[in-house]
Amino acid sequence: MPVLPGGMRMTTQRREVYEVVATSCDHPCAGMVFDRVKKRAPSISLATVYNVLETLSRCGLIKQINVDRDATRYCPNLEDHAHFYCEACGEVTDIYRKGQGNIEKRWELPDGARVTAVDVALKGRCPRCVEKS
Amino acid sequence: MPVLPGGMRMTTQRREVYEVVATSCDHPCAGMVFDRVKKRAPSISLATVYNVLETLSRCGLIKQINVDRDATRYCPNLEDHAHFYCEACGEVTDIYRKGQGNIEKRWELPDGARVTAVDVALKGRCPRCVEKS
DNA sequence: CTAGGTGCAAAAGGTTTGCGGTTAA
DNA sequence: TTAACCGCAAACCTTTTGCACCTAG
Repeated sequence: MPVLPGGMRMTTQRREVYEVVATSCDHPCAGMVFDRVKKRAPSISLATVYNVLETLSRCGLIKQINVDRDATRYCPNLEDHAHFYCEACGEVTDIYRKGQGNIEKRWELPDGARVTAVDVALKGRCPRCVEKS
Repeated sequence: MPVLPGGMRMTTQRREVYEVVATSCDHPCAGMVFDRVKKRAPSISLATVYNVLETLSRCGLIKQINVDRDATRYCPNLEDHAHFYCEACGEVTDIYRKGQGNIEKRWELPDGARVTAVDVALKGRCPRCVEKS
């Protein structure tokens, strides 16, 4: 696990939560992380999982993904990317940009605005769900 | 107010809620819509406001805006656009793309995926809040 | 007349918080 | 040693739902 900013303690709970998110390829939500961590650290509480996920996000070790009103999901991929969300099965896939250039340069922003983050989510049906229908 | 799909009734509540969203330039959330509608139709309930906002969204008369976990906000602008969200004051501004072309064509999608919607949100500080700091 | 809509209150679902006890450094 | 952290339960906030009453068409 990467290092935490100075002053912040490394704890079993933080290590285990990070480990679960880092090794999950399905962008789990807090409840799913809780279920998985419990197998290795049965005494952990859901509140702690929420707190740790928030902490890890603020430290930049993981990212939060919000799609509509669904439960927040967590992503260990720190590269610049976006997400494709299947509205049929709920699967979230990391997607990358073709070509280069700042996304925010392609939008007419209010004069003087400062951009600090860009959230892009494409929604639709994943190949499996397209197949089924 | 535009027409509702066949079979759907026009009611005072639906008309008033639509009117409020259509004439609001600040992308109000359900609670704000409720407060504003109450001035003209004091007996309306918050649950009805939620139900009507959902109905109008499903009919394509308004759009829902979700930024992180904040309360859903509503937008009467049906043109193809995105939103700029000021993390300091919470203001949401409609923004438009420079140039043309499908956004989804610029991403490496899973093979066979079908895209039905694209959500883009830029976050940062609006000109007023940049000025202050 | 009657299917669909509304108002109310209660519940759901996700997330945060207060507090007393625990632990990493 | 002690400030930071954890577990628990309770609170919070937004949104949804069940049900009796109402009303547009």
